[in-house]
Amino acid sequence: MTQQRTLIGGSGQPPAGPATSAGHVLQLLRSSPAGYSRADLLDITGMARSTLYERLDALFTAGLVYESTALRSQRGRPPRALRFDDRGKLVLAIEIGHTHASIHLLSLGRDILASARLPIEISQSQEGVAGSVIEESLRLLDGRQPVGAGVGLPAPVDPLHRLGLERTVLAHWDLQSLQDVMEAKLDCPVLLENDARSMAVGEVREPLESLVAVKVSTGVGSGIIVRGALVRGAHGAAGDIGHVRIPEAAGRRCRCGRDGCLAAAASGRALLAEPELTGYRTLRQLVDACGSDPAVRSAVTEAGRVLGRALAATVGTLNPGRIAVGGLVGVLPDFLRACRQQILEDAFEPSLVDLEVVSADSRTATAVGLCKLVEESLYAPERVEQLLAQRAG
Amino acid sequence: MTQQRTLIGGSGQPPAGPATSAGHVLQLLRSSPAGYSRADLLDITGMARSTLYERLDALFTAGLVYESTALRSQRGRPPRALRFDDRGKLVLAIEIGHTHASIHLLSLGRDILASARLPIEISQSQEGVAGSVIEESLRLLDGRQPVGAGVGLPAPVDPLHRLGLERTVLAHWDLQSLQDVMEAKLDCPVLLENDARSMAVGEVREPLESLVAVKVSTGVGSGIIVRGALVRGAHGAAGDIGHVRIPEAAGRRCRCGRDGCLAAAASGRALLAEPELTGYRTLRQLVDACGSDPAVRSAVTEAGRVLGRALAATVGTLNPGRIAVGGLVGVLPDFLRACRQQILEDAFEPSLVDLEVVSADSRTATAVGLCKLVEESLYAPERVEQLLAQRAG
DNA sequence: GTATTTTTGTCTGATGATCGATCATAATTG
DNA sequence: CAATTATGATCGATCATCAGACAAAAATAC
Repeated sequence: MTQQRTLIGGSGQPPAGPATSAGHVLQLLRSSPAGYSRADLLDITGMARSTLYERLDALFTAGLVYESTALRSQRGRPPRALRFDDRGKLVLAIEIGHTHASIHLLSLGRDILASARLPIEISQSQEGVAGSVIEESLRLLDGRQPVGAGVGLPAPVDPLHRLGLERTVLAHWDLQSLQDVMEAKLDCPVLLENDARSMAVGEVREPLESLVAVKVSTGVGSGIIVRGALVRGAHGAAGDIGHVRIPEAAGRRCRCGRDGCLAAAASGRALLAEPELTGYRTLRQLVDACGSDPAVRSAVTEAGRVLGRALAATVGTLNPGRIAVGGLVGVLPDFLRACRQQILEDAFEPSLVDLEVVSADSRTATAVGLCKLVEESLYAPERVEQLLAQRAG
Repeated sequence: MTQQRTLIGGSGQPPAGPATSAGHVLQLLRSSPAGYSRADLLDITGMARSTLYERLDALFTAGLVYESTALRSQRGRPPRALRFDDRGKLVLAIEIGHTHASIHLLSLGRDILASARLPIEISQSQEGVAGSVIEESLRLLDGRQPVGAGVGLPAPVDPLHRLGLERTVLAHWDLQSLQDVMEAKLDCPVLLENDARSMAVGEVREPLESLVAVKVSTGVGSGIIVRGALVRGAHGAAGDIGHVRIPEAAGRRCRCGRDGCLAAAASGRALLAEPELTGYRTLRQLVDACGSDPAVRSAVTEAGRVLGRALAATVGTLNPGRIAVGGLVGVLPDFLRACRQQILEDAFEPSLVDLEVVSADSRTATAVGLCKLVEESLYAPERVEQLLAQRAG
């Protein structure tokens, strides 16, 4: 009767199971950049030698795994590292901002191979923006074919593309057609995701960690990771904190048409609209002047405080282990410092235990996140299983 | 090359797999109160007849499944329903509030068989409170033995009991010892969880839904469900919105010792502290007077508005499909109405799509949630598998 | 009543994945 | 050289699962 006492509440998901399929072996290899030797895999998975070798055969012939250089060893025959074959596999990460689009060509290993940046105007037609982004992407690719592409957008992205975007920056864009066009022109699967959410994925370091990533550039957005999984919300609008109402923004008009949004007080757009800072035409100029112009510095600090106050509520609500602040404005040391300080001041102690408030790896986090999302989608165990089954059949 | 285009971002968890084990069969049966016939199970799982029957044999002999009355049928031999054997299995759900403890004795089918309510003072010693709660529980049990017990506490609960409770209502309680004592005295596994989180679990209707449940009685707390899974946070403090700083509470002292907490403006404690409402000694009295005393009504409405303003931020952040408001104060129609209205006014449109703001099934939700948590923990597939393996070996 | 239909009960052998072990070979350290 | 460790290529044994076959049970339709 009194056999097993441990009751740690469920309401979670089961821990994967035996994990003995080829897809799972690949997942293991993908998780370690250094790779594993065959002996390692036997140890870790506990599979029989013959079984493992069968899996590896399939993965080898499918070109998903390769044998890299030998590993170190104390004595005896040196083990040979098996690695996920990401060689030559390219991913396109396209980050669409309000005034610029960044395009990165990455290896699946997340190395950035080439980059481009082009001015756009998000309020213009979808066709125009998509056209120039695709054109530039093809130039970067220079004839090479990517395995997939990820697009980060500064608006809520419903995985099923059913969410209306009326009040957002992408009013009257149609995400389904955007995806279709890009898939056709780039000739590879395309994944659309919110930019801040992509950044959050890029910031994840440990498999089950919980973190919130905030991106402050022209607008404000966030991405939420709970136990390693991206939170998208009932309609893909999770993390859209830019339009949370805050008292500091009372009376300030937001570009969404309402009053009092966070983005109306703590965003690049808000900074540019400050009466004392009318001299700055672009956000880049303003940001660059943060070290030299005290007015900028003070405005940035105040914006950081405002964001911190809002994030304190998020901390209380979600109790993340880390908050990563990124974006053109977000990475400014003055901004981050003020933000961190305000969070520590406003949030309740239990939720502050071990909380880190750090700068996001801003220039690359979004691209890396998109790359991860594409990889996860392309090489998820079930999908690998399907792929191998197709080859076999 | 252009085989499979669909890329809907991952960063989630794999969909369970083949689900052919005895544990999974039981999970299926648990999910349907009416049960399934053997033919149903063959259809649903796609297992071979012999395999399924083997699983069922094991489950029968372990007393986990029983054959209930025959089901309807159009023609032919009527199928016999197989059901999870929850008959006679009792769960104790103990809800510890600030001034009262509610104890419910439930069947695993979530029927409430007996209830008790006793006054306690949470600020008193853990031993005293635990003692009287245990005493009353044993009286309710009347010699019967429960399969498990769940305890809902008005403070953050770290699954590993490592979180300090210094600033909370349970300052100087020690959850590990509480769990140990209760397991010993009640002679069954005991699970501790935050009360609002338990309520949230009780409010879940569909497997993958996302919802936020808010409990407003003496204090304020919330529970967050994302895609069917409870969010506990990095240290078990998720959902603790009572101490989020809000402008409306500026200058108001919270019982946590700080200024400006949500709980200092929109909670039962805050209402009782209102200068105009000093005539009410207990929250119950105040709540009962909401229909008759305009002063109470206006204060309650204002509190609802304040909570709504705070919840609008939560809605923007998490984009839940539903918000359930419960607790002694939360269920007041005036409160809920004001809260809903304020959410609709403050939150951004994309996050409001299809959002429901409803009253929680307050009297039972927490108990039902605790019951669910205990059941999920006791009869999770892996645990069932272990149990059967033990019996066999 | 009889025919039909559907579910259930109890077999059976076929299949195939996985295991566990053996034996041989390779490549390094000391 | 010996010792050690990793790898390669087998083999049959085992076991879980599948895919049926066949019969009995229990209802409805005629």
